[in-house]
Amino acid sequence: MRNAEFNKEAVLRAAMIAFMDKGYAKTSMQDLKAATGLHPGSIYCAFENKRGLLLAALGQYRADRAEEFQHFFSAAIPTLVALKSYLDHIVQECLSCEAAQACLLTKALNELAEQDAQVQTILIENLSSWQASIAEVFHQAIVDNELTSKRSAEQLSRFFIMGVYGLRTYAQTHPEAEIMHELAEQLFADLCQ
Amino acid sequence: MRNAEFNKEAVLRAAMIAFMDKGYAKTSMQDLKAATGLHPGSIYCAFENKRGLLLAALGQYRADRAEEFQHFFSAAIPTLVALKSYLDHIVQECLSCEAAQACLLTKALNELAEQDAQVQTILIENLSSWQASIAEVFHQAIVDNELTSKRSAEQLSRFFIMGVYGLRTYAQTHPEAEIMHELAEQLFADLCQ
DNA sequence: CTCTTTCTTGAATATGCGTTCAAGATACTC
DNA sequence: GAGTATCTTGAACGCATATTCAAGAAAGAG
Repeated sequence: MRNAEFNKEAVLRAAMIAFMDKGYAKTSMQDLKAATGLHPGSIYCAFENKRGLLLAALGQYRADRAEEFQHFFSAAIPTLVALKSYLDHIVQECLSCEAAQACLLTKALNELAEQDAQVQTILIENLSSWQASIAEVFHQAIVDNELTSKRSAEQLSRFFIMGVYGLRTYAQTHPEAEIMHELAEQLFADLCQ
Repeated sequence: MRNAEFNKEAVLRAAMIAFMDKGYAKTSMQDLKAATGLHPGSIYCAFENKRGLLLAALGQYRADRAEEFQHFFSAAIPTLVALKSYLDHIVQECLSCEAAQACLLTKALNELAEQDAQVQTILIENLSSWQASIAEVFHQAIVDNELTSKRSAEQLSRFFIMGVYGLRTYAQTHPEAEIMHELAEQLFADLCQ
């Protein structure tokens, strides 16, 4: 017997960053070897192939994002305050210069969804579960009388997510802190009526 | 002497669609040959290489989009009415099943901007000029007293464009007419106060 | 009609890619 | 400590790709 030497989570996070940096197609096995420290053979043994590594990385990404979400909404603070700091956090992420500035889900959605039905299914499932979590947040805000809107929690969650998608793309053309924060504040204001 | 046989505009539009369909990296020269009807040699003679064809296609895309824009805003109708029908047109485009449902600019932005500085510059220039056109529209609406907002025309134009980016991405996960139209109407309502 | 210039063709080239596999290394079991 | 099962290694393979180029085709000039 012999156990695997590498740390699976660390490898998947490194792969995530590599895929976000160059996109799936342009990330070669050499890039992945350099990023993860794993030789091609090990990658094929552990994940079957390059696409398998992407799928595993998507799973890790989902888990990491879910944990991040919990961190913002588990504290005992007003729901809308938590939502605003969550949005600000996303803006900060867009403005950072790291490769992780992108969202792996939307990046993969743009590059692969139309060509790979399984990837598309996974991405839609992930993004839908994110939307459901955001809808719960709005529902809580309504129940707590923090928010009185003509729009339902579901409508608000859709608009919020559309806004975040828009912010992410906008940051790629004008990554200026002032403009990005202004957009985020307009979005938040419109959501809170 | 001998003139070229192919129609340059038609070739560039075919290339545009091919690139939108599969993305830049996954579109092979064989795909481009099939799409444009031009043999590899001709493509290299006319556009230098695959990247040159993309750059030329981006130029054609810009021209086509500018013409489309003129079509919506040159008629003698209230500015906000024109803007709403322009937005509805974009939603329709997102919902269509054709390969042209995507926006070549945002698709290239996602795939190439981080890796190719020249492409990035061209894309930012194109998208900025689009934003400037939208800002003019809002300025006109304000001047004509169609719209009274605390926000400037520039702020409104940025929010509008962020919204369109968001709609485009959202359509890739939930391409349902009802939801898309609802989002567009929420966006438009928020812009008009 | 003929010559010349230019465009078109598609097979050939070289490169880089994802993938495989057999040899070597390592850690656990008894 | 020997044996064994599993993991790791990296060179080798076949394939697909972007690009080139020399031969052939076509259109205009005189």
